Amino acid sequence: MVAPSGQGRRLLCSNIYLTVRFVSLKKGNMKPKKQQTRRRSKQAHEAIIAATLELIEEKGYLGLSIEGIAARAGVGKQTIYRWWPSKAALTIEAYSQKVTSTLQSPDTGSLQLDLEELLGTIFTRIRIAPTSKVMTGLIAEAQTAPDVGEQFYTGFIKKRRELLFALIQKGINRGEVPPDTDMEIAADTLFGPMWYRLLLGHAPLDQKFAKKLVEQLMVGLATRGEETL
Amino acid sequence: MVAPSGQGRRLLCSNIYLTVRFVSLKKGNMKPKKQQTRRRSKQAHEAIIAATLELIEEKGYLGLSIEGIAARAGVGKQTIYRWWPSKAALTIEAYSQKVTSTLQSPDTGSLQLDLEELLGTIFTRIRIAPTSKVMTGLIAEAQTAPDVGEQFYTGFIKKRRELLFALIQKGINRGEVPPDTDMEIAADTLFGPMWYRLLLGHAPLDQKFAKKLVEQLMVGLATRGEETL
Amino acid sequence: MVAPSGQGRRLLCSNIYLTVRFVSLKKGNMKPKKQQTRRRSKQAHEAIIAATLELIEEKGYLGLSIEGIAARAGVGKQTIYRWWPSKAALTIEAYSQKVTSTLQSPDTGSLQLDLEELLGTIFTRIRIAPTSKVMTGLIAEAQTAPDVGEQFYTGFIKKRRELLFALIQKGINRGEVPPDTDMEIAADTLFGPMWYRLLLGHAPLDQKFAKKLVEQLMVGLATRGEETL
Amino acid sequence: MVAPSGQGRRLLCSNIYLTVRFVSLKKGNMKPKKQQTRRRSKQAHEAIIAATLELIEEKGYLGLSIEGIAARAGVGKQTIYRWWPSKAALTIEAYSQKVTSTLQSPDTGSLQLDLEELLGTIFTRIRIAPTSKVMTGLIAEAQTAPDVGEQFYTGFIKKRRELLFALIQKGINRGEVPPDTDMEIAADTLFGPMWYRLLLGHAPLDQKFAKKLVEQLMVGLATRGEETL
DNA sequence: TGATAAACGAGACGGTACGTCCCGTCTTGGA
DNA sequence: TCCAAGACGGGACGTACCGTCTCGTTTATCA
Repeated sequence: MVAPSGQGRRLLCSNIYLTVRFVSLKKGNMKPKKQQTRRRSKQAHEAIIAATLELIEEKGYLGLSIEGIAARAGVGKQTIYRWWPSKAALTIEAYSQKVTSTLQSPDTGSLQLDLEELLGTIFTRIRIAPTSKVMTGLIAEAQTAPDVGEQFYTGFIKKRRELLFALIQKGINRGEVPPDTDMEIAADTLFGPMWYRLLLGHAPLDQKFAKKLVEQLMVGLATRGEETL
Repeated sequence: MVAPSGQGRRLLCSNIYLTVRFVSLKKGNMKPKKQQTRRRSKQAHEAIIAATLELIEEKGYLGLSIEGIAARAGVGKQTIYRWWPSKAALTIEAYSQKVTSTLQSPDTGSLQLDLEELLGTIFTRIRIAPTSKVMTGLIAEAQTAPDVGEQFYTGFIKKRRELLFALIQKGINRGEVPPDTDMEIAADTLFGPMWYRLLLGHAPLDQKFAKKLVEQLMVGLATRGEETL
Repeated sequence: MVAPSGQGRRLLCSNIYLTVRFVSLKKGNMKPKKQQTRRRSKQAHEAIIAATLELIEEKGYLGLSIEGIAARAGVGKQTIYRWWPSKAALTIEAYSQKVTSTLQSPDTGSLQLDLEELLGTIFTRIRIAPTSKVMTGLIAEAQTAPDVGEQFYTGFIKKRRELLFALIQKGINRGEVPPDTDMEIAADTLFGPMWYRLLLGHAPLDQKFAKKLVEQLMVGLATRGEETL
Repeated sequence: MVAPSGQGRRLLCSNIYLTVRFVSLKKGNMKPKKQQTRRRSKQAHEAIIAATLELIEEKGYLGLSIEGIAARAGVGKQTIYRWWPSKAALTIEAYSQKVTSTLQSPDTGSLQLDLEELLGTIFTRIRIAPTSKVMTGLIAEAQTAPDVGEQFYTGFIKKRRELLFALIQKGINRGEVPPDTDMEIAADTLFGPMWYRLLLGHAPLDQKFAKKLVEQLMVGLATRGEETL
């Protein structure tokens, strides 16, 4: 019978509790070992994330303020500043939790269909009301604060690109596209127009557009091999 | 002894200043005649535009403030608010004057080469230091203020797209691409990846990239015609 | 014939307007003359002073905060910071308006009685609830901020001392005390014990104490003359 | 069956800690019987007092903060709050240790000379840089927190007054002043002006001033007796 | 002499207020 | 009528401390 968690093992012997803690015996044991102190409060953390999402929904990313989040979460401002350097970083965490996690890799057996499905899903998700504004707000801030850019890239962009790379790799394995396909450019070709339309709003992010982009890419990739001859 | 400044003549007569203003004597003189009043000051206008450009250069678009512009230009804040609805509008005017005006249409005789030259030139210009940040700042604000979006589109985006359309049209006329080519999608395919790289900075906006994009587009367009058969 | 200020006189002489402005001729006349701009708002000023007095009454000097005053007065914080460097300065203005203005010089014909009356009145006023705490609060801040000290001295202390000096001078004129009386020390001898009791609260500020202090001072002054012999 | 947290026995078995906790079985089992445990740390106490004195020297009483003291002393904030109710109490302890202890009673054989020496010594000590500010800071806080007032009075004021009383008593015994001399008022007359000048800084706390005050007091006391006749 | 509970260092927490920066509007007097 | 100057009510910034509250880790009694 083993008790879980933190403190060691707890064994119930009739009416006596034994808390057994194994102390490591290694030589390097005696090092100064920075003292353990009070840990980050999970409650506060969650309340802050929740308040952030709520307020973005209500007022948009631009209307977001640390002060407002603190008030809504019932938290001191310092508690926010302690853990996040900026409202951008906070937003990224709040959103990456919410948005990207559930994105799945399609598997139709055909690269073209896979790509269409992936792009279609992403289009559908990203054009939902507050999301698009959050994205553009973050992008704008990323221009000024380089760390925001990095976090945004790793939090949102990278995952999508890697999903894409995996699909293309499968296509290469199946012989649908040449093995020396430049995946980076492929990604830019598919996602670039998406952001472009999202940001400028001059044309819709619909399934038709997704299909067109994929089609054009596929032709480009296929032909590229021949041209090299 | 003549007092300097302003309008009319100032004469010092012992201890009395007389400001004498000669009123034009022409025929229509005395009638009610809606009074002509002071017009927009060209000086102020120019000082404001200049200060805006300077401050963007110094502090970036995000660090820009109406208050700062007014102070730098030696102008009252009201004078700015009188003529521009927002710092975005002001920035757009300041930049469109500076950036787009000089963009020229290439004419090599070949659509592919034309496109490569056009895209290359645009890449070169847009990646210069403050410009890219201005663009992304404006894009971000455009998400919140719809009028900014419109002005940005007509001020910066539209011209480039129209230049592109003209080139493609020439290509169609020459028979290089099918006559039913979807130019909108072509534009999104070329400019989208540019903005994408510009905003995220994950890869450079170089000539090689321009060439690749054009190549892919050309293949796509060419093949599309065949497919329809 | 005096012209009303501002615009000067305008005379229509057939078709010529003459704007005649009378200018004073004193030597320093030609200086650049800083442009007139929007003046301090009397309303805001008064609201701030009133709010300060209210809040001191409610929460004491220590409980006073710029933020609170601004909120109560319905005024931006900046408006306060624009005109007063600290809550001490603000308090001094608010109180000096309220407290010192009405203090009158007694005139009984006898220095001893005059002094008793003056000191008695001051005692009565200063021991009223919030006043004493305001005074001590200001004194404490004066130790850190030298300008507060100066303002406090000129706003509160000086006037009382000067009243005292005037009374003593009349006593000298009447021959009640020697003409070379050291008034500074006399003032310290009367007011010092007052502040001491006020601040420490170990004994009351009553009429009996006032009488004692005056009595002792009078004897000291009288005898001093003789001793010198 | 849940074990109550917190108590139990800890046994070190080679490299294993066993915390064995007996769960009470009988009703009136382990009577309350407060166990003696770890006492106040002398080290921490001293470090805190030292840090307090240092920081007062550096930043003045107003610039003092519990947080700062804790950091400087290398001590947790709680350790300070455990032993002192406020920074005032802490300061009083720190200073009373440093200041008052060494004050000695003069004994010249003459009351007047004794008083001059006592007052002169006190003047010299109290006008040293941070001390005066500490005193006024404490006085100010005393107005708000009554316990601070008491502590301040017993810690600083009382001792000096008692020294004075003892000297006067000796003077009475020697017949230098009448036996019904009001010592309280005498103390207020000597120390009041001192605090007054200290707090307002309008005149120096020098030996001349001490001499004057004593002189005046002596005359006042002497004459008072006669007047009563 | 060994366990144990209070004291300890560290510092996170919900708060209050600070003094600053700008916002967009309003007011003044000069041109 | 426009302009510069800048005061105004307001909102948010990021910082400094407040006094309370966990965390494990000592360490001084007393069983």
